[in-house]
Amino acid sequence: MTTTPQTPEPAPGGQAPRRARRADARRNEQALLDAAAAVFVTHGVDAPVRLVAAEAGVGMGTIYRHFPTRPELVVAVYRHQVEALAEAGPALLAEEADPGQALRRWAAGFVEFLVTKHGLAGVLGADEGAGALHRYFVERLAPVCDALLDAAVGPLESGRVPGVMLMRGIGNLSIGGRDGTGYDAARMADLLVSGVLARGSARDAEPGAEPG
Amino acid sequence: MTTTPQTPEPAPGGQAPRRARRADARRNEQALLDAAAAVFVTHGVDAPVRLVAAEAGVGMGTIYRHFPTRPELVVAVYRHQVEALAEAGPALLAEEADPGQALRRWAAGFVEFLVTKHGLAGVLGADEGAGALHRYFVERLAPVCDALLDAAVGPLESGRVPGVMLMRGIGNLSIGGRDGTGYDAARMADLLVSGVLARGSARDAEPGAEPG
DNA sequence: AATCGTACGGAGCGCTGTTCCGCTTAGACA
DNA sequence: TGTCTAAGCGGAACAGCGCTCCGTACGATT
Repeated sequence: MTTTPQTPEPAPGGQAPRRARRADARRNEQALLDAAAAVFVTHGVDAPVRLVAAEAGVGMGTIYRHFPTRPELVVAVYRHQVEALAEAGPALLAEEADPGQALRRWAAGFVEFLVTKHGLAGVLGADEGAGALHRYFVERLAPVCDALLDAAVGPLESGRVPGVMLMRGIGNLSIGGRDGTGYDAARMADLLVSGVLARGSARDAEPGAEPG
Repeated sequence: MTTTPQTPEPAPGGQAPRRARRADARRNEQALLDAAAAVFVTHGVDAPVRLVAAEAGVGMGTIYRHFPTRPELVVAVYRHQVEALAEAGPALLAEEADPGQALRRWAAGFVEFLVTKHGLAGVLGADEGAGALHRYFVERLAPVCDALLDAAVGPLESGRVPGVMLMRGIGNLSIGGRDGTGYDAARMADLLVSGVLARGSARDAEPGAEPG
């Protein structure tokens, strides 16, 4: 469970690879990712940064140079799982006759991912300030979700809900999906998708007014 | 905006009202409630406790004797609004021909309440540990929600979603409902209700399997 | 007026994420 | 192989959080 793939090495960003990174730097980054993955499993995604540093056997300075902010560490740890989710979208669309069913299954996978990583959903739903994580999830997954929605309920122009918004909704629904209470995030997400499927394109909206 | 109704005075809990509370105690509790209401408006529900204490002109000890934990203060501040929501349930059921529409409107009111009190939704969705708030919301509102669901999609026995769960779902959907992003909590909640209405009783479930 | 215990104030504790800076050492070059 | 430099490291320190503790003040009762 300790191996965390991560992009192999290069991709130096801009254009001129100034100089190769030092060996210990690369070693520490990997140690950090492994440690974080392990700690997140036992203590949840909200585990203190210090704990991850200790587990990896490095100092605070080191962890913050490699991952300038907590969410960025989280993103790095789960990057390959997000990738799998992104690739699952087109795949489901191809293998499933009913695109609505494809969307259903993709949503279920998204929930499963968020819910098993205890606390991840909360991080996703956090306000824009969190930055990196939110942005990465959205940029990588939103187009996939939009494609599924296009196939299932029609183009964005017809008034259907945007993919980002559905993702955010599912993310929110997944918060606390596996605490003792009987709350079933997967079921709620599926009901939300049902709603989207049922009145996907803009028709009779009339959301109602507040009572009190 | 400074008046916070709250139960007038008595309701001493158990059975024997040992002794009347001291005048300054009652005065401070009210000051605290007013201060909290004001601070929550300007700084959101996540405002530091110290800020509320300062605004009320009392010390930390005082605030924590009256409201042993942060969520309990929040509950007290919004208690009358919760009450209004509870009373709105039966009222909507009576005035609306279609019970589904009644449920829709009640849900809209719930979202409106959670979203305008910035950060309240997050507190509601917090894990069981939060205690008081979660419990109060559930105990007071869940029966109302269940009644609406009974009328709209049938009895619990037929396999429909429990009221508590729908409330929790709506609560989660309301998180971050009014930050800059285009996320529309009210719309998502309405879609969720649509899903509940559409496949309310247990029929073809098959939520789908995870892709990755 | 004297008493007594309820209620008060706020310093302080333990926890968090994050920053800062002096020291270490990998690795290029001679 | 020795030297030198800057990339990289460790961890003390900071600010901000919820919450506790305890000596002190004062409202109510006699």
